[in-house]
Amino acid sequence: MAATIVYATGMEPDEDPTRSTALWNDAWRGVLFASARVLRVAELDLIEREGFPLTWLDVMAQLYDAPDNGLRMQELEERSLFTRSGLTRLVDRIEAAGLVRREPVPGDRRGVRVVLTSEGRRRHDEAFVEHLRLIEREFGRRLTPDQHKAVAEALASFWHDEGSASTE
Amino acid sequence: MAATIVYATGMEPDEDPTRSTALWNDAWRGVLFASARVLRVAELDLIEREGFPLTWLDVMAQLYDAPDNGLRMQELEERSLFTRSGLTRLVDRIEAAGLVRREPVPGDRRGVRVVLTSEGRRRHDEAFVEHLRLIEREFGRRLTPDQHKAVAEALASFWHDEGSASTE
DNA sequence: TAACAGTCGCTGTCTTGTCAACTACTGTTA
DNA sequence: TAACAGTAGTTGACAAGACAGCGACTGTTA
Repeated sequence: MAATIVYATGMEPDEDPTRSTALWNDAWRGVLFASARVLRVAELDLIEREGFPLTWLDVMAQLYDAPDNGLRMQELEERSLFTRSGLTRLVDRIEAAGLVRREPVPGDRRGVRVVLTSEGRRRHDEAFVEHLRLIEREFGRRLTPDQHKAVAEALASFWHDEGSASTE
Repeated sequence: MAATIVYATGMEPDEDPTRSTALWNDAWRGVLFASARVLRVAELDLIEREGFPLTWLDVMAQLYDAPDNGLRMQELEERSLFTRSGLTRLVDRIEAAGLVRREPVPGDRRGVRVVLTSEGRRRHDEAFVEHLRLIEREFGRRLTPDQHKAVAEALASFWHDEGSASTE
């Protein structure tokens, strides 16, 4: 969450013809800005309200959705955009805050199972509800039902077919 | 570029009714995934091809678009999502690579003007063309013209009205 | 023209994440 | 059952930003 605006300068459409005036330009710019803007607000809101960043909520939500509220590090890695070592550190912090706990995996002494504590579940519920409310306010309300439908359909392929994006 | 999936778990629509089954859910998920996916690919591609990250291209593109290819630190800050100190360091690195140069501002000895070097302009042009090509391949081609139009219209407000997002 | 609040950019220090290398364990092969 | 390639997770060293506070300069006020 830092830069990556590039095309999204303050320029008006067709201002500089050597710049991307392409068909997709405005759509891409919209996607870029919408996600950056909403995420930035969501991050600030969560930190202010709960005292932890979106990355924590992300991990906790993954655990919440998992059977018995637990996952192995490896599974957590697959479900997130973190590297293994990044996750180790992230889980360290959440664990230090008491929202998550590491347990041995029965039958595989190499493994670690990360489990949501009861306090973790409580904080998750609280945070998640508020978070959804915020996304609704910052994103949901700004589009009409028809627009939601159109955007959802147009962009569905980005989360449906896992690997197809970077073919070639 | 790390986490923030949360709702975007591998769950099917309506799988868990306590989870956001709201109207905006799929649209937001699409926006989130599209930007994360495309940006990740773009970052890797740029580093492999040019040896520098998107943040550099971002700064260089801002300078490219500016009069005489130069901007003050302050102006650069306004046009990006960086903090002042973050920019100082970022410009340090780009300058060390010879793509950008710091100059005094005539008439204000506090100020610094950051200018694209000729090498910087050359690398920018090269990188930018390839970057656009990539965005087209990873994003542009995956939508029909009608879909581009619909997405662009639905999300236009996120980059049009600067401050209105978090009015609450 | 002296005082002083405001602006400009940089620096010290901390946080967060990555990469590469490491230890511990597993399961297959001989 | 010894050897050994593969897997799980952690650790050390480093990169990149954020924040708070600094020194240098500006421009207005008295």
